[in-house]
Amino acid sequence: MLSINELKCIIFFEHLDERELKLLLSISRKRTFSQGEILFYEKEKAQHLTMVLEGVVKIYKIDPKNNEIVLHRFRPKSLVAEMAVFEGVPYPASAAFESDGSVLEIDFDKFREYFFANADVACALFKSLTQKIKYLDNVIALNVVLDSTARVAKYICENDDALKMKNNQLAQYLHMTPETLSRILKKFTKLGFVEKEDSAYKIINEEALTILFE
Amino acid sequence: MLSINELKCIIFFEHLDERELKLLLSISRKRTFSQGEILFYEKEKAQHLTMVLEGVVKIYKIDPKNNEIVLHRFRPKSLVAEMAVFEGVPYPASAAFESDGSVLEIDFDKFREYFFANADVACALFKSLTQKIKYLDNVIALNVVLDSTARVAKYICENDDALKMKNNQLAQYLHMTPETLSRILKKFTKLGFVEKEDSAYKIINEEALTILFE
DNA sequence: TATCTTTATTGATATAAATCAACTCCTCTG
DNA sequence: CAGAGGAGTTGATTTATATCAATAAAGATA
Repeated sequence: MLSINELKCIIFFEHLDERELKLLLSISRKRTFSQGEILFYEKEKAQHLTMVLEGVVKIYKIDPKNNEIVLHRFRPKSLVAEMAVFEGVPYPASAAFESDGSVLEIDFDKFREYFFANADVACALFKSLTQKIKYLDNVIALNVVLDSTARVAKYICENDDALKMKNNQLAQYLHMTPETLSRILKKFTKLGFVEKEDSAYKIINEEALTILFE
Repeated sequence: MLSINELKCIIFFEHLDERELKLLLSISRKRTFSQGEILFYEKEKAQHLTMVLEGVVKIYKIDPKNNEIVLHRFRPKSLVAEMAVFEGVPYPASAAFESDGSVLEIDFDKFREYFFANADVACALFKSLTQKIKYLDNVIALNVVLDSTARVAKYICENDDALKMKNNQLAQYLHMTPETLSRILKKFTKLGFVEKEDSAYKIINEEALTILFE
């Protein structure tokens, strides 16, 4: 069971008073998940307002060749798929836990009734929605606009942890095959943009890489 | 100059009273554009909350080969790129008028100050933001997830006007070359999914087409 | 340390779609 | 009605990336 004190630490609810937190708790329920478990499937009806409390949730679509296209990974204290709940439409993508974790499921109709008039809550919801627009825009900027080479360049420049991942995993994040990624990194090495240092690549010419995707 | 009566017809503002409409008018300004004119460029700083009043505005990105990738076309009474204004980030895409038209530019800081507490306005903003998430999701579903054949199938099933357009234009909408589109339509004809009837294609087996993208 | 297993690299080939080029068919204009 | 120009079609070629297959390197296990 979730305590009021835990709720209080969540930025979404930081402005709620004791009474409101109790109310919120009464319309919510915590559910735990193991790694790999599905939170919801694409096209399912959206049931509750859902917030990740612990663990990492990946949001993904499946293409006709059965490739997973990951749109985003959510970390704790994020609302997930509130769009589908607000609009009463089916989930546009699936969600699965990449680690053990838990979510808070909030009864949306009651939440709307009790909390929508609260300006702070409204503001937090705006923030959450605009954040999601940014994530989706980023998916488009990466996957629709750029080719594989530019995609790698952009991703390794903008994500410090990219080159710390296993090649395999990075390839999946970038929506390309490990072979393609390997070839592109080899090309970047030849061009002197990156360097291999005890089995991990390192950027040594960020400006050059930047030119590739801008 | 825009009149209060015109403002009143806009769904966003339908719940505002006379005094509020006057206030809104005092922090806004109407600007007219000719076909082809740019409303804003990608990476420009977002200045005002912008609403299309007349005409069609296309939102697009340019890929490295100089292809235009149109993310959405906005018709009158829609807010454009409010995410960028809310977040104070540069526009994530460019916007241009596809016809003559006009926009209402609203001073965002004042708008926030005066109108954010209004529940009806907040609700309309939610609606507008979730709408945008849907548009972007659709771009991803079409362009990242599906290949050309499935893309054509989906688009002609879901957009009645698709087959009324010039082939050339449809190809641009679908982000592929006219040659590719022509070949795909020929394939659909051979399969008996569509038919050419005095120089325009017509769907005759929608179920079969649906299978291609689901 | 030797061996097993997973991950990464490399090369060869296949595939989807773009590009280039030629041709056909409308449609409009004078 | 002729013919000019644009739009659509078709074929040949190129390009980017996936796929398949073989090998190499790295890490794990005994």
